[in-house]
Amino acid sequence: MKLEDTIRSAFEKAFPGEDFSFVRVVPATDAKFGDYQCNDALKLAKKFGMKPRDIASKVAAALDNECFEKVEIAGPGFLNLTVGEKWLAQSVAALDAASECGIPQQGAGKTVVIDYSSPNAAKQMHIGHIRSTVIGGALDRIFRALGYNVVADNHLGDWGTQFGILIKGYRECLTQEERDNLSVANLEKCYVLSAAKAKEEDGEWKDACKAELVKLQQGDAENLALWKKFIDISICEFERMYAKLGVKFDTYRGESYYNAMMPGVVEKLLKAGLAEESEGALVVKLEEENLGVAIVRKSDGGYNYTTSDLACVESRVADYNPERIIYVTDDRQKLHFAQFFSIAAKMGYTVKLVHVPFGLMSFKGKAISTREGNLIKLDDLLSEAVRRSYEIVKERGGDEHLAEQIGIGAVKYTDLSHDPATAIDFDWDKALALDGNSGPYLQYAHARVCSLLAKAAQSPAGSPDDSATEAPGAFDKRLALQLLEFPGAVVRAAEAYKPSILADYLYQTAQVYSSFYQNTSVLKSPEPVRSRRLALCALFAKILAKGLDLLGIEAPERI
RNA sequence: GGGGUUGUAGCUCAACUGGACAGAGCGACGGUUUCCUAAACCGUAGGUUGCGAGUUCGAUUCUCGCCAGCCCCA
Repeated sequence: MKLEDTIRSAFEKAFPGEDFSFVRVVPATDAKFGDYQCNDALKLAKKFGMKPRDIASKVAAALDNECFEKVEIAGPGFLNLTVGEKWLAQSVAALDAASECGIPQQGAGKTVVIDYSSPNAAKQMHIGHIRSTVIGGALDRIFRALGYNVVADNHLGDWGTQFGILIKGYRECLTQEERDNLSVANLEKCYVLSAAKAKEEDGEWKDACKAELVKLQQGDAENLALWKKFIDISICEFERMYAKLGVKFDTYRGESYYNAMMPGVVEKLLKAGLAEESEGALVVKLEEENLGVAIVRKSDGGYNYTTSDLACVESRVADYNPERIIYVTDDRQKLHFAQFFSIAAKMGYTVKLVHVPFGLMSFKGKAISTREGNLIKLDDLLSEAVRRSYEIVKERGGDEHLAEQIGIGAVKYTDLSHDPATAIDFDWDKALALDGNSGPYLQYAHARVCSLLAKAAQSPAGSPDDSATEAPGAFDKRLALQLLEFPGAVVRAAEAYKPSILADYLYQTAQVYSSFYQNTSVLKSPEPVRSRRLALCALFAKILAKGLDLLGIEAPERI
């Protein structure tokens, strides 16, 4: 029986007829208090008109003591719980036997669309794209592990004025050879050249770009083919990055995918009486909710993000009927999402819409932009990460592949270990840290336990020793308790949309294991201690590998 | 001007959503390899949680007011 259920039923027995679903059992804040604690007797004092300590003792008296070795009431009314050896052994065995490392399949039968990464086509990805890609990728894996049917959708920036500039630039600023071997780098180059010319005084170039754009929008076959070519090349290049980062999308539905739906959306808004005319534009007023005014059609007839995002919801609901849609974007777009979520709700969409905003990445305190000249390409970052880790790996006889696993794991972990809301100022040394709270620390712990398990398989156990049947030591118990928290950490990470919660759990767990490893001997212990410890080690290895997998970080068996 | 967000050790961040003495990493200082991988482990130092009120048994967390930074909107 789960600990929380045990406590809840004790509450129910002590105070029949009340709802105790809010009651929580959490790990003790300090080992000296026991293993777990429940603080909820304190919350009931006012409601029941009783002293919190009296409530706690009533609950303690009603407690089915099978799980516990000790139950104490401390301080103002904390219920301190120390679990028994038998309960712990059974719980560890149950976790070991559970599928998916005990992660509850609470998403079974539900679909969730996760919209992440979403770079602009015809531009190279840079370090600013890491966050959405890596955080979104981790949420993707976490929700899948919880049993959800996940649709990972890459909402590419694949439409807009830049394509007029690009088409003109492609025709006039590139050599034939560059056109034949078109790459995103070439596209970027011709965009820069063309955009610069568009700023010239006479405006001739600018007009030409605009003409190309209009032709594209009207479906001109030649321009459409070029546009398609640009998109294909971009996706191909992005996928090269995604492969390195261990991210995979189910669909690439960019902005262009929703073009045809826009007039229909506006019509719906008008019909529903949500939109109104204002200075030639069509707007939805949300001032009552303190969300200002959202423009759904500009005075020149063009649409903007609010409209295309509404079209996107319509499309996703029709195609997938998702329980929720999660958007992973930077936090500058908070107002936009609040506006469009509000409008969607008013239009009658019941799908849960969630914005997961993350802090923008800066470099030396400045926003990342071409203008600042601090734009570090994602490809370069990853190469540098691999290069740096190879320097260290090769001394231990590791190869290029291992260097890749470690270097890229380090970059991803640095990002994932921070709360998404935190703005990160990019720093080479921090992003590529290989010690302390880092990806390699976790990988190292994993490699060590794997090596230990491999050795255990080769070396037979020693003879049983009667003197070794004493209770597990403090390190064993600490590790066991820590491992039991894994499913809960995954659930919490999903509920808060913060992979950092899982990252933090894994780091703590690796710390507990490292301490255990250092302070106890496993292989040389007499039976049955040896077997018991090996089982703990095996479970640790399994959980750490699973947890790293959910973060999209590889767990090599040797380092 | 309006709104949002952040402020925690020298630095970078946690703190399971209101719980016990605010914890880690880096950096500093000191210790541990005839022993399962030292990318590790153990210890010491380091704090008025931006400031000031309030709510209550209890506040880093909730409310209000200032201060500072960043972002968004007209």
